[in-house]
Amino acid sequence: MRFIETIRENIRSRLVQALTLAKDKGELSFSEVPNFNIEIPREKEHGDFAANTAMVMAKEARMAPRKIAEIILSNLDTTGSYIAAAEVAGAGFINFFLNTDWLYQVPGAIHKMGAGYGHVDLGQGEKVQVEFVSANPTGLLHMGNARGGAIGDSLANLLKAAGYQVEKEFYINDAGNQIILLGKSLDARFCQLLGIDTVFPEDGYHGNDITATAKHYIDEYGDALINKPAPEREAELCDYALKEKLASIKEVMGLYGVNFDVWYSERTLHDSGKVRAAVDYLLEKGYAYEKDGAVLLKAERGSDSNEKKPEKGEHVNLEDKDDVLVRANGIPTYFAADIAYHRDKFQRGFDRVINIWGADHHGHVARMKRAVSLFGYDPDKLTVILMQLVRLMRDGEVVKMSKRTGEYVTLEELIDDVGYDAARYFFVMRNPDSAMDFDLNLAKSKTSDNPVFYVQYAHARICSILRQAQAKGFVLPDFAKVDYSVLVKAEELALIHKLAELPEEIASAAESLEPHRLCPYLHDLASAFHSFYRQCRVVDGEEPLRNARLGLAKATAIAIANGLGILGVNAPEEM
RNA sequence: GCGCUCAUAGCUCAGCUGGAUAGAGUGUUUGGCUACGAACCAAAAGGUCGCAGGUUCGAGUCCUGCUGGGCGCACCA
Repeated sequence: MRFIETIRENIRSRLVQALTLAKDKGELSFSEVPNFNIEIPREKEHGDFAANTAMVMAKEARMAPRKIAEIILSNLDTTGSYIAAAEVAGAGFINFFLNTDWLYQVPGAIHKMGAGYGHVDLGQGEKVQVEFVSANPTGLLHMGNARGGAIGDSLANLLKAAGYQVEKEFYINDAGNQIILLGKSLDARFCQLLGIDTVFPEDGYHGNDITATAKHYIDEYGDALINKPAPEREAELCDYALKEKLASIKEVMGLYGVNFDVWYSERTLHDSGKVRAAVDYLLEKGYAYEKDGAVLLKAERGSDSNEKKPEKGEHVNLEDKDDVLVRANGIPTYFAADIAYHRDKFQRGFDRVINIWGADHHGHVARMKRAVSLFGYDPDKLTVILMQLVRLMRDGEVVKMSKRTGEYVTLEELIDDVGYDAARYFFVMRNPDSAMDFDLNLAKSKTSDNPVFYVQYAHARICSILRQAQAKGFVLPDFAKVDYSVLVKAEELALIHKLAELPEEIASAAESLEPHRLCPYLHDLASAFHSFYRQCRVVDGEEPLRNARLGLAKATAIAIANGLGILGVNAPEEM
């Protein structure tokens, strides 16, 4: 039930009606009804809604906006609507003031819908895939994964609430050079643990977790593997590590409240021939060509050769460069696998594919979209949300994080330090576009500065109030059927109004793929409740008012729980 | 050098497709618990929205240039 949207559309159609009437009477001249906005003004004195109709048509109508607004108003029929007054204001706005009748349906409706309140049908069952985290199984989960996990999971929840059919996917990078390197690193640790002096690979993974994995293997299978040739040892250890790493990633993601629907292995892309098939397709279509045994994807501008191999660090314009799909040694690149992966996503029937990537991959976006279009899919159906990197701060200094050096704070440690709810809320509340600093000292201090507590506190308070009411022997009525029109104080009406906005907040956040927009809303909602609570006695008082206020409080708890639920944050009954 | 991105209160950040007097939190100052949870409420102070142009009825928001951060430019992933 979109209360506000319904009223907005009602006002819109009445305005259009007024315009047409004015045109028929010859008071206004225009060819087509203009595209105008009806927005909710920031200032209360400007009414509940404001239309810019007169301003946008001033030029064509060759008339002052205020004059046009006057004409529209004189033709406006407000009978049978919630409109109590309408007036011309400012540069030519038409401001609408509603009577409060519409508010009284809201709390009852919320009780009727319960956990479904706030949900809208924007997506109409459209199939969407959200792929996120997709952390390399060569190390532990870090802050970047934490940010991606919070954003991705909330986005998936948000889209579900907005009527989309959503699948959450984790892409397992279990192939390629890094996996070979993982094997070498493991083998070196394995040998070292068995007392054999071994040189650790220069670019190897230095993390303690790699040593731990090697040790686990020895604990489980002994040292027999040492007699096998190195490549065999590396492969065996690598398989073992992948299994262990993946189990650990799943476990920590679970602790973080993120449960993926699909874990998609890069290896299966290669083994099933999908990578080869994608490359062959591009060759057949003439989008790619062979050179010295390698396969290259032609650059967008159509250059068909790469005479000069760019050296590392040399500055090359990406658009002019042909991308390598298969190396001269016959091994496909990450890019080729990723192309095949995205082709596969669309072949699986998703109407829309959303990826959440770290900003360090932004150079990859344009060519991936192009690749999608080469396979005949609409590149606009692929959306890549880039999130800027997380900088970890300790004692005012940046903590360098690197899998290479093995020095980083893990997601698991973070959850231990700051708690599940704070971690989730902290990461999702920020716009992905901006780089964020995560202050470890602040996080570890466990102060209640975190805004998530403010919202949760409101929920816990309401639960407490309801417990109080029952303890005092009041029988709670069916809140869906209570008469809420006894609520007339400003704080009560403001709270109901805020409650009515939830569906719009979900709709607009889903439309722009920005779950973080729910955070300021939830804060405002909690604030409206706290003000109401300060001003109005809830539990005592006379029967009709008491039930209405209890129902209003409970409706607020429902809305908060639904909103927090989308963000993956708990709504505690006590805290 | 080319490209992406960011710049809003002392600090951390919102600001929805351009709308009227730019908002929260935190910090500072000041009031409020012998009534339902003070992890709360009420109020004050705090701004040339990085700089300069442009587009129009109207710009924090769109365009151009500049300054300053972050990131990317491999037969790595």
